[in-house]
Amino acid sequence: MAVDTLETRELRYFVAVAEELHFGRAAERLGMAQPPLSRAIQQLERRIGVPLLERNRRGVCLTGAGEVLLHEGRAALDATTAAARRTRRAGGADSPGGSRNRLVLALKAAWSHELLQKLLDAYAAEPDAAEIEVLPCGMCEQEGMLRDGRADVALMHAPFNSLTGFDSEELMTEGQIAILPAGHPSPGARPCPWPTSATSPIFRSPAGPATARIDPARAPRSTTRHSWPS
Amino acid sequence: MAVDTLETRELRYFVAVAEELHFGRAAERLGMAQPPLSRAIQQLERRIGVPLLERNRRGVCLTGAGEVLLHEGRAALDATTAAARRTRRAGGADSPGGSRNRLVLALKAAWSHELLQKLLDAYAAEPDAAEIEVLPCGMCEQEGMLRDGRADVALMHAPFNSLTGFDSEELMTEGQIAILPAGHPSPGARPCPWPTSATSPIFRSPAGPATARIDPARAPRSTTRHSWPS
DNA sequence: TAAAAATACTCCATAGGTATTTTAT
DNA sequence: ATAAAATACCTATGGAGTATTTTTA
Repeated sequence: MAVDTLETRELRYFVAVAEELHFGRAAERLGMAQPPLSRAIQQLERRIGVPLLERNRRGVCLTGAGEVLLHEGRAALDATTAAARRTRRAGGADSPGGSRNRLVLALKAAWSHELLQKLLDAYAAEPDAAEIEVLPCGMCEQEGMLRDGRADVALMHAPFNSLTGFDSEELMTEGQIAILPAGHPSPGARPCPWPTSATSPIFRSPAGPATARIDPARAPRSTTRHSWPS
Repeated sequence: MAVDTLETRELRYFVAVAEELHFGRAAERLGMAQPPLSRAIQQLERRIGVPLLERNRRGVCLTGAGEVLLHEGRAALDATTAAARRTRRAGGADSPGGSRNRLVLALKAAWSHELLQKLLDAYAAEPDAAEIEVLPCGMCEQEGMLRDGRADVALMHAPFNSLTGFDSEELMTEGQIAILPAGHPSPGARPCPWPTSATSPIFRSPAGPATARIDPARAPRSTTRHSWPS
């Protein structure tokens, strides 16, 4: 096999070992025996031509190249499972009515209900609107869900979430609220310069623009025509 | 195998068929016989549970799900080969002196030499600068090179190139030059409003900000410490 | 010496090849 | 009638299991 080709299986194996830093535990996690895993990693190292792991007394640690493969391999695995999931969705698999064009919107549970309703209504009015499935999730799960294809779109808060690798559109800019202890030196109800003092305990409630992120690989599909379910 | 897992081999096969729209030619391109390719695609369709191709009299055409898999599959294949290439580079494979941290800069041949020199000098002065290999290429090849790992960084012109999926940094904003036919009604040497007229033939020479694109998956590595080769 | 990875060997699942049949125009 | 894909059948590569040995802290 060519030196710049990796099988999904090899990536899965390597990522497991790189995360566990232990062949035995990684094999257990993968539901296989340790020897074939050791062999697979050796073959991988031989084929791509660089050492990925340093074997020590207790366990294993990553080389520089190993760290690169851990990062890039995770991204590649995500892209691969995203391909499978989005293909199944586009084919209407695991969908109630077998509906063909369905977009999954990853939404953190606390999202404003009125705002969501307005957004969905506005979107539904578009001529080529797809069916939207709202998938509630924790606010730190959205990025992973977009990357591995569990979701297609998300409503997020910049600059708290990393937008790297996504198409995004700014929907709105929310005001910031400062919650101060009673008796704080700042003037009570009036707008105040930000921050008032570096030593004051300050909470920032949802701030920054709310942002819709659309997976770039998915984006072209939105040009196809679909109708909102009646 | 799980329904949301794809093997690299399956993706390669499907993309070949989807591009050729002909099993025989796809098989030839893949260096294999037609029957095993037909079988592999059938197995793929059965496992993910949706039809990808419609078989006609002369050749084949894609279903909606097939189009999704073509797009997403290409991205996944690119990510996979990028993982292999960047890992090899990080390990010092196919490198003259076996140098460990080398970044490949995809550069279109016509890039200004002085500007490049300044950029490289400035970068080399940074404490954790990597070795830069300049890889000349056509201006339409840069995106693909970043996506499949042949390159790590590129100098591009926004808004002509799509930045989707990359980290980018704006380096500079270049002025625009209008080249007009002699005797054009516009005032000769003075700045003029843009555009002067919708009917005038106008060429825009390199315009918009010059932009450095860094592959997000690669970006974390730049925090490791390296020295410029003396 | 004890825990972990590597080696030796065996087996079988499956990827791939050849020959042939079916299908649709 | 013909071009293209599907089917039938066979082979063999290599992925995975068990038992064992080597390594090193």
